[in-house]
Amino acid sequence: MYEIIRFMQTSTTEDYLKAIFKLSGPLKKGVSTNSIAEELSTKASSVSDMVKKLSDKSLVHYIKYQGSTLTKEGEEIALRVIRKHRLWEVFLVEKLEFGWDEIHEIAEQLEHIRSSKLIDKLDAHLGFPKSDPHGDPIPDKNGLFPTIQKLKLNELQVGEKAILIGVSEDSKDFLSYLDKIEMQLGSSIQVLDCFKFDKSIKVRINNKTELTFSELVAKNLNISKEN
Amino acid sequence: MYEIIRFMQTSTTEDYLKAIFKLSGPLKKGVSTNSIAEELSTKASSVSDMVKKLSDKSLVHYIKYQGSTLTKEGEEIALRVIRKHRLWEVFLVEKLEFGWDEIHEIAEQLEHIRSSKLIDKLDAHLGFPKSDPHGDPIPDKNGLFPTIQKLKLNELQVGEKAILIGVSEDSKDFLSYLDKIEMQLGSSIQVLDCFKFDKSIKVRINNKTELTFSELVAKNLNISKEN
DNA sequence: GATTGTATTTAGGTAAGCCTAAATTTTTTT
DNA sequence: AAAAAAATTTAGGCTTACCTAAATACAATC
Repeated sequence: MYEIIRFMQTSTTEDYLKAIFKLSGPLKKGVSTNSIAEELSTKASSVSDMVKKLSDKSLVHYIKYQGSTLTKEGEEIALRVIRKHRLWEVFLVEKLEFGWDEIHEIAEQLEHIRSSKLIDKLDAHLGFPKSDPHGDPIPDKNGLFPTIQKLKLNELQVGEKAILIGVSEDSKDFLSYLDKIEMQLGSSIQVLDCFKFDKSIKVRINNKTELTFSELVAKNLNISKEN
Repeated sequence: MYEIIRFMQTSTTEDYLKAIFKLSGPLKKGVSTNSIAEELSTKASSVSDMVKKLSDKSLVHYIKYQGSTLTKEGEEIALRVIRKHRLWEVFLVEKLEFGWDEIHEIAEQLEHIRSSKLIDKLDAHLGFPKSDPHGDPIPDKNGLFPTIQKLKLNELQVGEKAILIGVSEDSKDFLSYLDKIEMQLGSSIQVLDCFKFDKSIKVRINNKTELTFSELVAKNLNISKEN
């Protein structure tokens, strides 16, 4: 019982840890108080308060005027929240047929549901997906990211083949365009040609349709190389 | 925007309204401060505080020393929460294969997720169930309870499906028999066949086990038709 | 009708997280 | 290196929802 209480976090705490994880980036740089405030739509003074408390709980390493980083324990919690968020996003799109643009806000709530059994069962129910509808990788039970290299379509060479795993831009217009050309998550894309003058690329989709993407479109398509 | 904020409730508020709804019973009797405190595992003084605030928000009708009842608006919110709770319970059992005894605590959290679109899509995904795994009816979008007709198992036709909502006989022997065959309140029962010579019936339980009930057993099982 | 016991409310306090305004530290500019 | 600007922290308050202890109202008994 003592253990359970010790590890139980408020959803605000989880939001802070997630924000710091996100802002630290892959190099785990110290995160400024202001940037956390902006990320969470709150004030710097509130963040100052809070990181001090998180520091007392050994979730954040914080030195006055020098920013914050996560401790090992803080990072573990952040990764669990991210895992939950992304699995729920998969659920919302795959099972409840939500659009990619509608899921974030709901997943922000669902990510705080506390039950490791629930999340493992959800994972199984979804077939242990490796990435969410935006193409972002889903950490496993132990907080390890699957080694999916997330690429943009414009980073592929002519001749290479890949699978659509997400989009960076999710405006209505863009999504309905994808819908029209019958591109879904999992669609295969082969690069047939690349036009240097405007960096547009010619592709074949699902081994059927051939068409041309502008650089802007290509940049918004997250793909994973087929192998 | 003003409207949205006006109708948004904290999860504590929702817990109080749900508790008062439950304790009022079908006759909508006034609910004592002490009983609310017990239901919510809190202290009477906290409840006094809170019902006063809920009264200010026109969610509860409260007169000092005379208990609390829900206003129309309060009841609407309570019914929405109950709807969400019960739909999530169905989800947990039907889709994630939780046992009926594990779901309450998780549903207590899920019931506070705010998104009417989510709950309607969940409802559709589950096939618009009329009752939860405990046999309790699920209010529809407008807060109306479906009129579930209570039947005995021996009144079903071959092919029909139902949910166990109670027993007529509750001897130790009978209950431990039910336990042994893994029948609980909320278990689903499908009638596969009926043998005229002794009126025994062959059934499938929880979409898994097949077995045969004598007429005596069937008569003691109260069920509600699934539709 | 006075007394006792129970239910309920009030009074005063706490913790979490937020806020504004003022003070302080760091960084940038001159 | 000093002054100005920006970032950060501190101080003092607010709200929600909880608590304990004390006061009050209601109900039951004699």
